[in-house]
Amino acid sequence: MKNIHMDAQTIRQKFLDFFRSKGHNIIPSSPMVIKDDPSLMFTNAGMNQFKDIFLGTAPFRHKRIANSQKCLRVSGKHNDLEEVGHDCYHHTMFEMLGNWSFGDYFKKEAIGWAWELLTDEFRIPKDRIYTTVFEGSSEEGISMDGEAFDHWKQYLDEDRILTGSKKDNFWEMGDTGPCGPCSEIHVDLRPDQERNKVNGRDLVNKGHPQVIEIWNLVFIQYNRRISGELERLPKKHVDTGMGFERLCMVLQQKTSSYDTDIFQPVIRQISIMCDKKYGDNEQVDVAMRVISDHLRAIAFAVADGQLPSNTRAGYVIRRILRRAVRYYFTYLEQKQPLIFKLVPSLVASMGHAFPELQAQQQFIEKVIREEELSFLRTLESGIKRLDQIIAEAGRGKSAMINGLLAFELYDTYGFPLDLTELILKEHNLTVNRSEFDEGMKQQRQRSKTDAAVDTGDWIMVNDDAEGQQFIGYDHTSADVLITRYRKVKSKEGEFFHLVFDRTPFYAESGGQVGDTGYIVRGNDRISVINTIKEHNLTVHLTKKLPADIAAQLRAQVDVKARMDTARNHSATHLLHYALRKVLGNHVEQKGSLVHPDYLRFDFSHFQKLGEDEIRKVEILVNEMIRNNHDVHIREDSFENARKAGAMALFGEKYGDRVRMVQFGDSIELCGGTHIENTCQIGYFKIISESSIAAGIRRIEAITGSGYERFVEKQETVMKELNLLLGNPPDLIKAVSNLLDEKNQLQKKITLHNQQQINATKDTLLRQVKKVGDINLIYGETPMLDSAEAVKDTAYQLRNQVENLCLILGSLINEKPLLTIMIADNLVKEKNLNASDIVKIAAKEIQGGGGGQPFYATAGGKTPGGLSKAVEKAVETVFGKKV
RNA sequence: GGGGAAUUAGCUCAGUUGGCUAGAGCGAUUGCAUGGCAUGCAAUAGGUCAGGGGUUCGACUCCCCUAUUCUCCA
Repeated sequence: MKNIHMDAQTIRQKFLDFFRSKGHNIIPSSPMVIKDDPSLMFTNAGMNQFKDIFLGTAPFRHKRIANSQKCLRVSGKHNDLEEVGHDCYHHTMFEMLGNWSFGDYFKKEAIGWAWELLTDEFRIPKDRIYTTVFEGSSEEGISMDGEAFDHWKQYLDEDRILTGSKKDNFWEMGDTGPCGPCSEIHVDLRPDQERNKVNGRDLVNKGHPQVIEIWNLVFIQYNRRISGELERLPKKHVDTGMGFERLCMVLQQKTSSYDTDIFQPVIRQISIMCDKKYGDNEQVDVAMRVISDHLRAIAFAVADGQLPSNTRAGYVIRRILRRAVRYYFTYLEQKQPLIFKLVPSLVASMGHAFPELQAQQQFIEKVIREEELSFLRTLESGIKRLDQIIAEAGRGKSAMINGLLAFELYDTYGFPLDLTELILKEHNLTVNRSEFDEGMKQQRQRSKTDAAVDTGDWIMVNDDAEGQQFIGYDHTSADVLITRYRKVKSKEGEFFHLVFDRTPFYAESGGQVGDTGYIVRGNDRISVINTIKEHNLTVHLTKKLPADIAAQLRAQVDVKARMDTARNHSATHLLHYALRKVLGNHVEQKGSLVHPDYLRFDFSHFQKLGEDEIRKVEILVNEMIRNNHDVHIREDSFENARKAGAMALFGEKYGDRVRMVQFGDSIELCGGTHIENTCQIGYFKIISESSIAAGIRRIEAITGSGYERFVEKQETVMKELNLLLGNPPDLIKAVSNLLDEKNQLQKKITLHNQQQINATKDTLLRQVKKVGDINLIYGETPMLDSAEAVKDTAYQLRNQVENLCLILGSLINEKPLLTIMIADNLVKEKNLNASDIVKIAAKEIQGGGGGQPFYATAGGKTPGGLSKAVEKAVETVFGKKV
């Protein structure tokens, strides 16, 4: 097939230009990491950022939109992770080109434009294109999508239009939500010779690597309810997605997306670094593909603010990186961090389309390098543990290792199973897979049952035709109507989610915690425990429902908490500004928590802040507070806000209209609630500075009444200390004197104890009784007051007296203690056992004990029996009274 | 959110069913050997066994709580 060669950059641009010419608005990709949707961690399809529009919980500003969206498919319904690298077209991170219609054009235009773009603009030969339409489903009560079929018929022969089942041609977002039939476009890339042998029609959707789907046109016309039934949507939408990497592969006439100019520069660099050629050895090729793919996923995730961690989204990123490390570790024989060195190459090829990569290049490299190092360490300790297991197996002469051991290695030490198997193979060993799987199954079961959340259907109450309105910037209480509610059961208990027609409650977002407060009608008062945002809806959490669900209620925000939160939020802006002033403009916000009691701010910076830097930041912030800056809040276009110098955050989703919050020179885009003038913050104090990951520092600080409580606490400590020490003129000196004194006394006690021991030893040495060749010492130790001292005495005598048999009765804290020490040679020659003897003698003090053959102790309850116990021990040793 | 593990000398780690009053290697200090160095030999210092409770005659070891870190599942 012949067409003009285009590089990736041009292809992307042509797509966008084409749809712009068809009246579409071109918008930027939304972040890959998702923040306000509990059912999804990453953007896994182009339509994610429009989900709220499809669900009807957000308004739309444009009827036609097109963009290139960065996506990640690594978990949940779409999980391609394990495929990546082994074939030539699966990817974790990929770009999805898409055009959308919101209640505007439908099947006719969507199909017509797709055909025009592919055949006119991109010059894909028409005889290589096949399309599919939904065949219908009796189970759902839907007939075949004849509409789509008829439109296609205008462009291709009927035998090139196939019908497909629910699996391939009915698209659903999740278990519930908007859905509808879809129509796929497939391209046959095989050489003519093969095309003549087998009809391409028979290979569509059959997993053939060169007959591939490149574009899916989804016609959203239904909503799936929890009950499973479909309801027709009042407004129909178009949602299309074309895999950018696959499109490039087609247009550049490659048989693998890894051969396109998207991946080749990186693969060439890996090849140079490892001194191995791409294309010579399948395992090496797989490894290089894995690394070049995963590099993109990780770099983009980090650029969007998602750091590798051990929970949720961060954990997924960590696992992707580890998979890459694991491949170069084994197949490219590299034992040093490598992926971070590829970042410049990635930035060179994608930085212009995604400026967030370029701006944070150094930071991304640092984070990746640290992660690589940490996993290489994990591998090292895992190999150590595995060596032990191999050694034990060698003794057992079994060729199969217990699967639970391999599971332990995986579960506890993070050591991958395939690597375990590979290393074992070198020792002619295998793993019992079914045992391993069993361990895995149990682990899954445990997690699932504990994390189960049961979310009910929304129940609509009052008609919310007006949509929901947030009035919390200006009001802290309002009369509201409940528009919908549902019940949610989880391990923590049963909650209700309430949505109002308008609300003064601020939902958790942008790091600021949700408002608390109550709703009330007459005597019916219900606490609002928290407020969260879900699909653009403000959801109020309560423990019960109002008696009259449809009636008007008074909603009241906890004003004290709201004001304290506002103080901390405004202070966060000042802190951000001050950090950039003091440390430099490389400081980027990486996370933030604004709580009524304190604030937490994470930011990129490569070293610990010095005492002087912290002071400088505090001084700067407090100066701004005292300068009485009024807050200026206004809405403007994103474009204008940037021009005005507002700081926007990477990984944050901004609409066309943004809210600018300004205090003096600090301007940020922010939807949070703020105080009116900086002086309301009162005072700002940093209470801790720490590191949370490579290249990221965390500052915790307090303001206003939080600072009052802090000072109060410090004062109380000082007062009480002074009181305890009798108001000394110099508190520090007083404490240090006290410590010195304590040390001296400690030394004196040690010395005194040693003297007591020596004195005891002297007394006992005078009482040595020769019984045969045994030097018997027995008696009591009135001078010793600790078990430790008795032990010392016994051990010292052991070194001084040969053929020793020592039997001591002591009174420690009014409790009797019996000690027996027997010389090593006597233990052997005379078959004496201190442990046995002490057990017999301890009966006299109603106690028990034991120890080793040469040394044993016993404690008891009756001090009166001590002397009898000593005698009993002597009798036991010699079989008679001595 | 749930499970598993780790925390012992400056560093890397041993430490047996609870008991030989806590060990090794590297590093540090000192001395010796050598013309000097690489180095070798010897000695010494260095420990709240993460912190707090409990069980026991006796806890680095067993149990509970807390902190930090690692790891797996969701």
